[in-house]
Amino acid sequence: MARPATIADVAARAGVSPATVSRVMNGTRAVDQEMTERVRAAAAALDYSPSPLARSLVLGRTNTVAVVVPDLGNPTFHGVLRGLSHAAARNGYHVLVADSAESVTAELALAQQTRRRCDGLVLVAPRMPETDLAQLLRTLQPMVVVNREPVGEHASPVVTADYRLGLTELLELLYADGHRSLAYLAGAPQSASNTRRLAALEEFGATHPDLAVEIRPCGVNFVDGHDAAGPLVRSGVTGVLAFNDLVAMGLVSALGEAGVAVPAAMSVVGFDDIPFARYVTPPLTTAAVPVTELGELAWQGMWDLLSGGPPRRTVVLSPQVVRRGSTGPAARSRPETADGP
Amino acid sequence: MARPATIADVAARAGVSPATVSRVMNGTRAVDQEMTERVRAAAAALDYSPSPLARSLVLGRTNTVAVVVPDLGNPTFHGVLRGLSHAAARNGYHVLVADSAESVTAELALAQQTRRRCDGLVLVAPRMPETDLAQLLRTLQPMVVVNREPVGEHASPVVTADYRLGLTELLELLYADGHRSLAYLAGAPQSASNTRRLAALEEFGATHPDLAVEIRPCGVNFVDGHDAAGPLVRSGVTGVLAFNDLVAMGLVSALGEAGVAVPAAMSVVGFDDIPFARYVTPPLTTAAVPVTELGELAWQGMWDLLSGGPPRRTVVLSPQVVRRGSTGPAARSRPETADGP
DNA sequence: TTGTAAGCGTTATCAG
DNA sequence: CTGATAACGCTTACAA
Repeated sequence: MARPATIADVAARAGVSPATVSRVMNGTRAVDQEMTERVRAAAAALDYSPSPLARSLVLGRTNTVAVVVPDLGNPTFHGVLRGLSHAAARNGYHVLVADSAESVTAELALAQQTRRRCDGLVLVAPRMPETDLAQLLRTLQPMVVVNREPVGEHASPVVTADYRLGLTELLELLYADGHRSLAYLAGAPQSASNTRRLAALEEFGATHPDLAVEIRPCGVNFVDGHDAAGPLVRSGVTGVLAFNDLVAMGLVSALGEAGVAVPAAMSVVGFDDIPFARYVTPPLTTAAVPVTELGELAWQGMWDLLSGGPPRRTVVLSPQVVRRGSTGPAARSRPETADGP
Repeated sequence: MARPATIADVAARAGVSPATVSRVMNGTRAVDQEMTERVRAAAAALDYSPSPLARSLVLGRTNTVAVVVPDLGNPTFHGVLRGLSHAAARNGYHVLVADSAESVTAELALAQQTRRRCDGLVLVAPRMPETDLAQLLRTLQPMVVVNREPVGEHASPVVTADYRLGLTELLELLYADGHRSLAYLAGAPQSASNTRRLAALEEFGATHPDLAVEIRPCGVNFVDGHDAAGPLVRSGVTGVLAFNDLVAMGLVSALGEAGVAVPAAMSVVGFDDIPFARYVTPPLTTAAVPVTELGELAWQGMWDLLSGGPPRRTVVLSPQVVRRGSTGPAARSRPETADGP
């Protein structure tokens, strides 16, 4: 309630100059033993601690980084935030978090605003237009980009998972199980990771002419997957690659309601390996994205920058395919014949 | 990269005093039309925006609140953070998030540190010792406490869910289904919400002499629930109240592996209604804690305080019992006889 | 070793 | 309506 003690208060009580107090608090320079103790005592008595604000202003350093994510509700960003927050704390840094609430238009301004209160910015913005991103990259350094690779030259470390590789390995898994007719449930078209997945699809298709993969616009949430079930069953595919685990779980759930057995009649794979993927029924086959590690590496990149460290580098983490119960050998007959004679 | 423009730069370019620039930027006072435009032009040309740091120092206000949570990985705190972050943003406030990584010892220092960079503190610390909490309440105002009710006098709004009521209603649900022999899987003994649940147990037991509830130390995670299955089956109870959904899901999973049918042989209820509770098999009967709303209300309380507003108040949200597939009528025979003749 | 004073970038007071 | 000037609380030359 009472106004916090200032350096002047401590100085007065200890009978020394503010400069001396500062030197004692920071161990900047040697200070006479007896004076040091007087200052310590005074500081303790007044419950003094230096104002981070004032320090930041004069030092030009806040010991805080901004993290901008599209949606705090998404387990992926959530994991990144956690990894980052822990790693930053280990270096004495604080985290200012901003949630753009999926609003692509507000994201630019939000990033700029947030950045000004901090020493750096970690940006997770899978759907931000490339030109906006380029602008931020030019003006908001030091900056680290997570989960997308900006085009063109820039000075920022990039930390991302290899979505293309992940999807390729899922395709291989399904292909090896005999699936030759698949569907891909696409996420947001502009999203970076969706683009990478599509690239994987194209490449894999080119080298496997006997495989048919139809691409269906879908979404990123449970309900999107749920709603996709009907058309999918009618389409006669034997396996589905969902954009992410949420979509996959929605789909599996809807298939269950429709009496389509997973994986007997239809195989389903997700992406991300969110914490609950292993607990649904059947447990989800998916490509695990190491989100916590992503966050830790993002901090690592930021820390390098802040310490005026080594040249930028790009870190690409490989998703780990984990085979669980939602996939199996391709069904002999088409799913819609399940209720046939 | 270049040093950001300062108010002095803008003033020089526009041929006015810094004070005038400040007035234009803040609309604090009427400024001559022509001057205003000159300032605007200069500011735009130099890409100037006022330093939040300097403003904070002179205004004594950072437009930032600190949120301390025990674990960003927990869906509950996660939801609170999301609700809070959105609500704060609507009032132009930023959120500094600190994760104490479950370390009860570090929590006190963390809260103090974090608080100093902000205008207020939202504390989610279910296991912090009461004396520490009291100290923070005394020294770190304005402050809002989430999900526990501090003892004694204090000036802080409290926002919490009624864990006692929630568990009582779950008990009623099971009792109405004929269960007379139950087990409660306890969470962290020191935790505030665990204490409230125990109170519910005691009260309900007093008014229902024909009901037996055994209390078993357990934990708060999936594995804890999983590990609890064995002893539980042998104990012969017909229903289990898990500390939370995670524990319940672990238990259900282990019961499935052990061939104990849920809910036919054993009913299980969770607590919280985390996003995936409805998607597991069988879907979990649980008491839904409105976490997002908790976060929003926490901000509301903080905002009141920051605006020098009305007297403190305590908000208690009622969990909503949602009946799903993991509960049913009490089994006639004891579970361990499931494999009997 | 210690103190004095300037300055970090802004806003608010107070004359003009 | 505008411009000096003094804070805000701290660190850091520079001087003693």
